[in-house]
Amino acid sequence: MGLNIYNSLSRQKEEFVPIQEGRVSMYVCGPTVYDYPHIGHAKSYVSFDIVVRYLRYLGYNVRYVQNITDVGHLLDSGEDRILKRAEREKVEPMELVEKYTHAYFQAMDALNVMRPDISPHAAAHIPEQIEFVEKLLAKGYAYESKGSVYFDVDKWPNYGKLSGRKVEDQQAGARVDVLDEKKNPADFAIWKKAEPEHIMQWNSPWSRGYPGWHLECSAMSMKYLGESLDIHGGGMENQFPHHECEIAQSEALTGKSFVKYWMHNNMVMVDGVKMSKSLGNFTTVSDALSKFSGQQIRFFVMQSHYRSPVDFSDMAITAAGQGLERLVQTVNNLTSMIGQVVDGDASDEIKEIAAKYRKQFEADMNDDFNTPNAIGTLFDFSKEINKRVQEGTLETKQSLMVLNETFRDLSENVLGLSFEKEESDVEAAPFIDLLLEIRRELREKKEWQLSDLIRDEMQNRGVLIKDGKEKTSWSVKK
RNA sequence: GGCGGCGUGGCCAAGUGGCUAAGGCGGAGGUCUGCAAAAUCUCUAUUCAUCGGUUCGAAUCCGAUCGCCGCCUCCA
Repeated sequence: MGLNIYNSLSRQKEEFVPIQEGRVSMYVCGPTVYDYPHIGHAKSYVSFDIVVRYLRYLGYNVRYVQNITDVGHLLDSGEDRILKRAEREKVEPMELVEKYTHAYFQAMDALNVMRPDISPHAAAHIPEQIEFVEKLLAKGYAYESKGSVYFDVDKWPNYGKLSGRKVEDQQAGARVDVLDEKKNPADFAIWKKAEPEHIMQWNSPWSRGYPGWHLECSAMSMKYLGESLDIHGGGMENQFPHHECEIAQSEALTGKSFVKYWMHNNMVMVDGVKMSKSLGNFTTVSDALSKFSGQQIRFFVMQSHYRSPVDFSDMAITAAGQGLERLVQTVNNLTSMIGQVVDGDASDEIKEIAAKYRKQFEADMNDDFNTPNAIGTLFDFSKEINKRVQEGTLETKQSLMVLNETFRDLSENVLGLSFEKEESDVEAAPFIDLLLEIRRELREKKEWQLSDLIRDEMQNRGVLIKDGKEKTSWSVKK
């Protein structure tokens, strides 16, 4: 069975067949960089990171584009998010953008999220967006009104196909005041005339102004990925209106299908309600990183499915971290044994075991990136390995290496976990070995008090001591 | 008002018609150990919000009820 992806457009799982064989074009809505990223962003971008990693694991040549929104994203009040925040922090808008773009990438790096191949900024693509508006006007799908340009929803009968909504069912002005310059309240801005106090503005044929928020994703995805893309991802809350508007303006422009597979990830909840900037109930990634490792947060996110909401709490992350430790231990167990066994071919039985778990893992992932199941498979695999390590039935170096490579390929390359030791740990290794040698002599003399003191103090410093039958080994606890 | 989703053990979480309802955390006990830790083994849901229905067979499909959540032009 090949890869199946749940397509929001058809509301069912579909077999994944890229437009062009062997290649995948993928676009994910990136953050509006006006504040620090929070755990909600972590879930979203970790989820899509896994999509990219798995597609690459399957051998696809993936081009992954994720935008940085630095203009045009308005608040209910009509103010630009970036401008408002810049005013508050008393910095230039672009200074603010720079600061939070850095913070975003820093957080994503800590979570081991791969950088997109292209991270285009909306403000750096104003000419492309103006051209987009011009073409829509020429085709009659948009109209100018008082210096702004709106997409004419009435001209586009498919409007609502993604979100399953009908324009007439919506409560106009439910949240935002209706502008009388629009023909239909559902029409959305693709170019906005700037108020004088709005600093971020550009010349256009209609007014000095700025592009509508929905436009950037269409313009930039087309520029870098072509008129039709394989996968477009984003948060569920963006399905309507953002993605609906993207489809409308893009397909109106090209007359072609814009996106083959729409993927939407669910929200992070706190005590049953959505974690969001506006509710103020968010934990930033850097706050979380002061208590937990990036890997632990990542593991927590992957333990639920990307289309399910997940409730965030310290307890839940701690529990996830405990589970993760078992996988880390498994790799430690394997690597510490490699030096102790003889050279020789891997047994067929071991090769079969490795192949069996790899196959199961792939089956899990093929089912719409079911990471909770894939992790379950890793735990089963881990148990099987630990059992054999303990029984001492892994007799050759190559047997160990087959298991080690398979286990690490799946957990590191696909799930993005990392079992590499920190550089500082490697530097400390000779000293740790020295301490253990001293402790060994103390234990031989049965000086338990002193040997236990060494063990406890090392543990307090994050080094875990394990006394085996033959020898003592250690690992770093994160 | 419209559209969509969810409710599975003490906690988290897979499973969407058919072997004994994955897995993790937590808990109990055993093995190993000088004692620990780690690992490992065993146990920890006759039952899937409730009530009906369809079916040889339902956590899974249908209907109703209760509870919760998201979106309806701000948010990943």
